[in-house]
Amino acid sequence: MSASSTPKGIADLEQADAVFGALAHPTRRQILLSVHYRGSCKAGELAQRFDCSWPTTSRHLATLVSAGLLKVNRSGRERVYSLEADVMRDVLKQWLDYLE
Amino acid sequence: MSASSTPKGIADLEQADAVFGALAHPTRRQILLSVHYRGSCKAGELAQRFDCSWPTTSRHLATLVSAGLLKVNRSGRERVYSLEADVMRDVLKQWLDYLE
DNA sequence: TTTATATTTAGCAAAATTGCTAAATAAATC
DNA sequence: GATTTATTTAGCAATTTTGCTAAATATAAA
Repeated sequence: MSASSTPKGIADLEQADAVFGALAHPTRRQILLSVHYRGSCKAGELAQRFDCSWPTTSRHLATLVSAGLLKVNRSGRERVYSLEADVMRDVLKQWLDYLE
Repeated sequence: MSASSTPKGIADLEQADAVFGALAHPTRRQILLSVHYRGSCKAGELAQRFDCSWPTTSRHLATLVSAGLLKVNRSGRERVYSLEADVMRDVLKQWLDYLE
């Protein structure tokens, strides 16, 4: 609202951009389903489950977090990822609403 | 179902891939909204509305058609694009269902 | 049948994405 | 404190995507 903050319309566009960009990769969609199905997942569990290298999975995770689709909690040396379902729901529902 | 056709599960994955891939670009999302808002659009109307070159817009249109999100009808030398809302609705709704 | 119009296709350069290995970080264990 | 374990970050090559201009195609108009 203030002069220095991003206006809401722009913020929405940027969020849509981040979310749809994140959803564009099949491995990232699989990660989301995997995390959702289990409630939460450690990075290592995910890295094992997918056939790309651990660093590659790690970057997919970072993309998903940065899009607001996953959140991460550190627990000792492990990182536990869980779904931010609301963000995805909001963006997809808004898009569906456009089509009504 | 037959040995030579693509099994349904795989077809769904490929459709999700095409649709989410198509939705990943902001210009393509704008095109979809533009077409939806007007009911249908000639290629030239769209090419004028966006700030990229006509051939670039044309390729975005081809991507959207190939993902099943737009359909095209030729009318003389013009091509008229309109929305295939069902495909998008199906894919997005299925994705939302996964999150319930 | 020549010319103008609407649109796509070809072909290429620039940018972004993906995926890898190797190195770094940071917490746990010995 | 040294070492192992969990994970990310760095850096680079391969691939894909995007966007451009120029050329091709196909219909309409003159």
